[in-house]
Amino acid sequence: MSKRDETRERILDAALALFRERGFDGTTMRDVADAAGLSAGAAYYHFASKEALVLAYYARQMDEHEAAVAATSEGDLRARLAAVFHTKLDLVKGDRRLLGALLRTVGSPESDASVFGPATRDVRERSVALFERALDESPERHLVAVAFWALLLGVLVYFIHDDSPGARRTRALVDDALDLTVPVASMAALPLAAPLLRRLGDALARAGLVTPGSPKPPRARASARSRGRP
Amino acid sequence: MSKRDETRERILDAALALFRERGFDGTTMRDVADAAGLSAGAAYYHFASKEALVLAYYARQMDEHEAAVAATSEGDLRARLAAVFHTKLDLVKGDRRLLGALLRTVGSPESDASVFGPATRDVRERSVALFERALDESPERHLVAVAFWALLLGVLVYFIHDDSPGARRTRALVDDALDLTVPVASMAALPLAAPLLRRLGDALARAGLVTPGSPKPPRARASARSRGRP
DNA sequence: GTCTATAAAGGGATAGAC
DNA sequence: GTCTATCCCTTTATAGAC
Repeated sequence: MSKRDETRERILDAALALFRERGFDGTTMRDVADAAGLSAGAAYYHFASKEALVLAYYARQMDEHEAAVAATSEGDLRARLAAVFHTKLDLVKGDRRLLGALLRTVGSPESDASVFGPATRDVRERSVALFERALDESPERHLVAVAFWALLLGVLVYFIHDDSPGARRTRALVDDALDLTVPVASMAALPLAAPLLRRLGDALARAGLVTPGSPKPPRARASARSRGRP
Repeated sequence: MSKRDETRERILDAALALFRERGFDGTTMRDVADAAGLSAGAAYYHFASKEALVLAYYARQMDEHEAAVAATSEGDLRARLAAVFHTKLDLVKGDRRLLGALLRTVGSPESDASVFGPATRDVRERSVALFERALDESPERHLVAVAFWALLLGVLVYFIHDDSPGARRTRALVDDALDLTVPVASMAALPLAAPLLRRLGDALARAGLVTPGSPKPPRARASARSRGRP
């Protein structure tokens, strides 16, 4: 590992520890720099802004989420989807305020420190891919995966505001949501659903929310993609 | 109108004009105060924070949205729902960056300057009520209204990131979404849907996202309400 | 009680030296 | 790559005027 990466990690580790301890707003860049053993200016050399630290957290989370899901025993569709949701909640358990800081970046589309910005497209696609894998051979995999990914986003927003002990409410919400949606997702196989799905797919493709016209997307990420809407 | 309110309006008007012109971050409280003809400290006497100005914009928007919807000719269900969506988009047309600033507050649950916080519950309920009115005598009005309200939130997030001329994409998204959802909402009348709706209602009530067990809510707002989750 | 001006603290971000 | 010094901003504290 290069010295550059070592320093970056040291700063990020220090930052996340402090964010968890005192919250995002309660932590200054000077605090972070001190804890990492360098000056504020040096920290800014490695991270363009305080929010960039949160985006780095986001990317690191993705690595850990993939690992956690991979370590999961397979089970049926419902179990596989539940695993994606609950491993994510396990990972963010103590990070409500950190997630809140991440969510703020949604409101700054033009900044490159945005969760929905081009800089983090890869992370978003990896998240959708986790659901695609859980959906396995389901019809309209990609479409349904995007829907579940959107559901995960909603769940995380709920989680940020959830102060019940152990985020019990959020856990219950996930289970309820799966009870209601997994049967619907399974019905996507019925021939009756085909025209509706096609219309839904067309609409989402028009909106740029889904990569258009790929009924069975290949393993490789980011093939032909024309538009940059998140 | 008291002098207090006059000053508040003067500050808010100046702030919104500047936010629209230079963006939220590009505008300082000194700029706002100068434009309103007073000092920065004085502006803080009236608005606790810069974000409080955006929340005031939020509340004002709600007034205008109600008026705009009321001025709409009735039409069928689909037309009435479309009116709620499109009048909102008309209102926020030039305010993408302002909306972005508003969205940021979602990430700070503990602050009272949060769109999902207790301070703005009234505004949220009025927004849901607009949909309830459009749904008129539909079964499970409240439940379906909350769903459409959530859809509106999603549309607004999309709008913030939509740089197509005249937000054409967002308009198209709304129409597509209505084409797909209105028939589903109508099916709520079928007896077949009853058990599913009951389960959905229970789940949302458990999550505190819906006021539990009121099949035909009265005209008046905010009756018995036990839990404060947004 | 309502409002305003002034001053200063404290933090994010940058410039330029080393 | 890292540091120091510095700018500009939000926000708070204070002191008083209408």
